Amino acid sequence: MSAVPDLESRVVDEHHQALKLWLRLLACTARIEGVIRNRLRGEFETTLPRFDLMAQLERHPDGLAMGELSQRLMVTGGNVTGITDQLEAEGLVQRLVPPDDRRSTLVKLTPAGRRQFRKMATTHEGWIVELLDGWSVEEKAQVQALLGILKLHLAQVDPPTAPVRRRGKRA
Amino acid sequence: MSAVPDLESRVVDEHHQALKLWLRLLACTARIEGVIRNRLRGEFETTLPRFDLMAQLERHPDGLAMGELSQRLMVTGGNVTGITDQLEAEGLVQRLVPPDDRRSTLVKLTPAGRRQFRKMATTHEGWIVELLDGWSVEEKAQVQALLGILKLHLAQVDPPTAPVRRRGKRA
DNA sequence: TATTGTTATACTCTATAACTATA
DNA sequence: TATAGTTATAGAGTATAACAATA
Repeated sequence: MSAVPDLESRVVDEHHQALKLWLRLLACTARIEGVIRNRLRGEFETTLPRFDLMAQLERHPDGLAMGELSQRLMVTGGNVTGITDQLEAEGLVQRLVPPDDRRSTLVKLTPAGRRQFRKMATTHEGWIVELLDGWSVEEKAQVQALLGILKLHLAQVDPPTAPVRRRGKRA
Repeated sequence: MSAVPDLESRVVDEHHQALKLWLRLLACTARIEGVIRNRLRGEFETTLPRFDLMAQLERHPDGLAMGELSQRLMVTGGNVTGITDQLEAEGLVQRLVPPDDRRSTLVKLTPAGRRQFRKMATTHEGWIVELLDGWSVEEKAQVQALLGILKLHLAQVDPPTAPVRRRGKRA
C-alpha cells in the first residue's frame, strides 16, 4: 500500500472528526439554550432576546442608543425597536432623547427593570451552574481555554458582523 | 478571616466561571451556526431545518414516517408537514403510503434529492472543517471527550424531549 | 445629503389545537 | 376510542426597505 491511500483516509477521518464534533457541540449548546428559553418563559414570562437586551442595559447604566443596542445584539434596528417597545410598555426600560442630538434615542433600565433583571440574572446564573455542573472546575477551565482558541480562529475565518444598515436611496 | 468568606467567594467565582464559559460557548456555536445558515442560503437556497430533514432521510433509505421525523428532529408534526411539503414540491422527497397502515406516510429522498443532499453534505462538511480548523486534531479530540461528559450530565439534568403530542379531545 | 430611529411588510421556524382518515 | 398526519392559526424572531425627523 502506498502512502496516498493512507493520506486520503486520514483526511477523510479528520473531516469526519470535525463533523462529529460539530454535531455534538451543536447538540449540547442547543439543549442548554432550550432549557434556558423554557425556564425564562415559565418563570419570568420573558425571552432570550429580551433578557439579552436588558443585560446590555445593565452593563451600561447611562443608557445605550438604539443603534448601539442593534450592534451589540447583532440584530437590525427594527428588531430593537420592537423589543424596546415591549419592555417600555411593561415599565422595564425607558427611552430618553439626548438634547444634543435629537435624532437619537437613549434606552435605560428603569429602577423596576433593574430590580427585575437582577432577579432574573441571579436565577439564570444558577441554571447555568447547574447545567454545566457535569464539568469540574478544571474541565471548565480547559473548555474555556479551548474555546478561546476557536474564537480567535473564527474571527479570522469569517469576521462577525451585525447585519449591515443599508442607507441612501439607491436600489 | 474565617473560612466562610473564602468559601463564599470561591462559590461566587465558580458561578462566574460557569457563566463566562456559557457565554463563550454560546458565542462560538452561534457564530458557526450563523455562517452555516448564511452559506446554505447563499449557495443552495436552503435552510438548516430542511438540511436536517434531508440528512435524516439520507440515513434511512427506506424512508421515515412523519412521526419518526418529528421525533428525530425534535419538532412538532405540523412543522414536518410544512417542510416536507416544500421539499416535495421541489422534487427532493416523495411521500408514500404504506399499504399495511394507510394512516401513515413514509417520506423518502428522491434520486434527485439524494444527489442534491450529497452535494450539500460534502460542501457542508468542508465548511465545518474550515470553521473548526482553529483546533488541532488533538484539541478536537479533547473537546469531543469533554462534550461527551457534558452530554451525559445534561441527559440527567433535564432529559431531552421532542415536543409532546397531546391527543384525545379533552381540554 | 447623511444619520437615527420607526414603521410596514414578509418570511422562517416554531407550537397548539381542531380536524380528517384510518385503525 | 386511538393513532397518523394535515390544516389553520398564532407568535417569536429575523431581515429589508421606505419613511420622518433631525443634523
